[in-house]
Amino acid sequence: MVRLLEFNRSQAANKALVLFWHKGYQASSLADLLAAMGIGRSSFYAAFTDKRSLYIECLDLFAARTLALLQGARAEMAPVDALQGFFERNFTGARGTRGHWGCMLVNTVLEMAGLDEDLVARAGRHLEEMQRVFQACLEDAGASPARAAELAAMLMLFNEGIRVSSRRRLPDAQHLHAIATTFRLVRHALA
Amino acid sequence: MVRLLEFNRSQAANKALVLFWHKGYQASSLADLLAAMGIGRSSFYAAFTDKRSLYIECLDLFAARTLALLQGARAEMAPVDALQGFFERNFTGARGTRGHWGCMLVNTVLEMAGLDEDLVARAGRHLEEMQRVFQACLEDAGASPARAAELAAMLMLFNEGIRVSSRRRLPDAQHLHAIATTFRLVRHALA
DNA sequence: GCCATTCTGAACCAATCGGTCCAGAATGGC
DNA sequence: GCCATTCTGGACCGATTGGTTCAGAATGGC
Repeated sequence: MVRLLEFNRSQAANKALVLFWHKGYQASSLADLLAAMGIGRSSFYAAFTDKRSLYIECLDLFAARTLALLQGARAEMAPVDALQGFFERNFTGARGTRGHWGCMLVNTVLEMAGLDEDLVARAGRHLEEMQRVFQACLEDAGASPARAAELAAMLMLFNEGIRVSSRRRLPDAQHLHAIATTFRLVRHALA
Repeated sequence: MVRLLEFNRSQAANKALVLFWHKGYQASSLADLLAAMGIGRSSFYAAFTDKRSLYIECLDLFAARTLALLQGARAEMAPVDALQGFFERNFTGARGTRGHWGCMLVNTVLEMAGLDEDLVARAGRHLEEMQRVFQACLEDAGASPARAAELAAMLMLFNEGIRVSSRRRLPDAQHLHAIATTFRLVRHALA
């Protein structure tokens, strides 16, 4: 027989991703996950091995999508605009509360530090990949490799900071202001 | 009878603080806490009501100590040096792994977001208090209130970022470099 | 040394955790 | 319509969760 539920599987993984994203690993119980995914226990274990494996799958999925978002913007905008837009998009438009869930990679680093260093390392590698894209954008904007690397590291730190800050229920305007200030600085450093 | 274990209580709270700090709330089980504190179950509930109350006590204790550290530095150094030293001290000297536990306030915001908004708000208030001290230091250094507020917000974002970053097992030199770069910028903005 | 008070180790509790198992429903090939 | 294969609801498992209870040890006052 051909696989029946390939589509359902990825749909279920998406539901799980959303739950993991804003409740974290530990606080998302099997029961929560099953309810959100709309599947039974045995189907779950047949399709995803176990909870931790599913989390890894969701983490990688999240990273791939975030990266795709970044690369997409990079393809159609000026490099620095793409970077700034990447940060701003979480706080503008009808994105609802999604912006306030922070970044699943950052959430993972903090939740799993001291508990599961393999997960931390995996999230860390994804963050490094993002940082390399930051750097590539800055080089596109005319910065020397060394300069671009330094600014990219600064932007990653800014990213980590604003993802924490965005979970504190502060007004969006505050974050947008911080983004504007930071990018004024970045553009000045590139001029 | 006079209270017997007032000293033991605060000593036990300290042990709990350390555990909560680097393992988080959810992952610190009662059994872990009791073992770390070296007390029995009934003594625990007699002295601390319950796990969540103890966590709040530890959170407030952590905030008070961090603030005292900051104010202490402010009293004996030039204001911007005090700020810079406050960040650097986590990555220099024989502080061991403590610097890699991040900041309990930041950890709390990320772990409890979406789970216990009261705890997030409490940690947030402590962070705001820190930010006000940042601002006071910057005003001491001659910045206008508006300018100082803007820079303090930026420094808080930097703080949140570096506390995440410090849990990623990256080399200390990288953090120290980021701190140096940031404070070069701050000093430049104040000049 | 006795007693009232305070403290505590350990047994106990219901609830929940992540994970296994299997009988029976659903499915596709023929 | 029948059979082999695949899928799944729900019962079940031992372990662990945070929290309660209480008998008896430790303590201080006298």
